Amino acid sequence: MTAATDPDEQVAAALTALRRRGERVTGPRRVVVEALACLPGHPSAEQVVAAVEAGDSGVHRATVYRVLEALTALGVVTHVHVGHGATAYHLASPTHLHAHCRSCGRVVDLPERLLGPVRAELMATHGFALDASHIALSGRCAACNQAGGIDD
Amino acid sequence: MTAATDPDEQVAAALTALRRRGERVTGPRRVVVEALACLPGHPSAEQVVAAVEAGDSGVHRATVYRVLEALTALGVVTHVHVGHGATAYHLASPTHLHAHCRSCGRVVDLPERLLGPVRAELMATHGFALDASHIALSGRCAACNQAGGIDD
DNA sequence: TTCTATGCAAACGATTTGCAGGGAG
DNA sequence: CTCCCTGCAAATCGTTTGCATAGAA
Repeated sequence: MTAATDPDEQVAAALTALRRRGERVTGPRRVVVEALACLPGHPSAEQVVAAVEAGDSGVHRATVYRVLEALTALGVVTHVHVGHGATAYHLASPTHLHAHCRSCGRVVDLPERLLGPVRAELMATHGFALDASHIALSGRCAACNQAGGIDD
Repeated sequence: MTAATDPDEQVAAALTALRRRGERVTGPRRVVVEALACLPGHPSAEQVVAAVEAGDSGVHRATVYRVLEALTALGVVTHVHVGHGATAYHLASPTHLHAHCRSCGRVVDLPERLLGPVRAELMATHGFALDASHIALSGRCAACNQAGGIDD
């Protein structure tokens, strides 16, 4: 369910998008994009840092944060706020929603249309423009729901 | 829209709930509960700290955090995760949803039923138990939507 | 060459923790 | 009287910033 494209393709697309906007394609940026393409699911900044430091590219912590910020501003990267947890990043892809299990911490992707009616109603009743993909819904996934336990 | 009850009543109810559960009602706890009852909207821990320090009760920062945590565990206090911003606290009241304007930062309350259908669908399709009130939906309120500007 | 991005280290804000004393029940 | 709660100070966590330099275009 995580974007059907393969990693290399995603990286190429992201870098191309960068160039098209007249942005510099540097080593660190490439490294971060590759990390995002390869890491499963929705990694936190810290996880990206870890992945980057694993490959001995010499890219610094602070740079990872700056790159994530820059790429987000450029629309190449998207981030989701995950309740109690750290912000999650991923390469921009067809918009989708996120749900976060407060027990196991996993983030699952959901089709955007799920909140379509809610967006419409919010706009009609409050003039509130909902950005549904920017935050993750909270709850417990099927597995954890059954297993019991508590968190968050 | 913030619970129709008056502050004193809310405080009394909260403290009673504490006692009923065999929990201690201490000075600091009272102070924090009063702050929550009086502060408008959905204050952050930091705002509660500020309010508490304003009244010269001598209650310490760390204590405010610990009290908020304890009362949350007891169900007397509820917190909402607000995207980019700090966690927001309020005295437990009939469940409702929250939406956060990423431009002006205001948190608005919404009726719980808004996400009823979504909860049902999530449960049916993914077995995911949605806790709709635990995170704030993100977007831009009517005013900011019109005024322009960007954030988050 | 020009100007932005990077590395490094230090600053930072928010939240948490260890410890010993104080107050609630 | 017994424990839990609290104050204090210091530690921790995640993230950001100032500055001089390296590197992309």
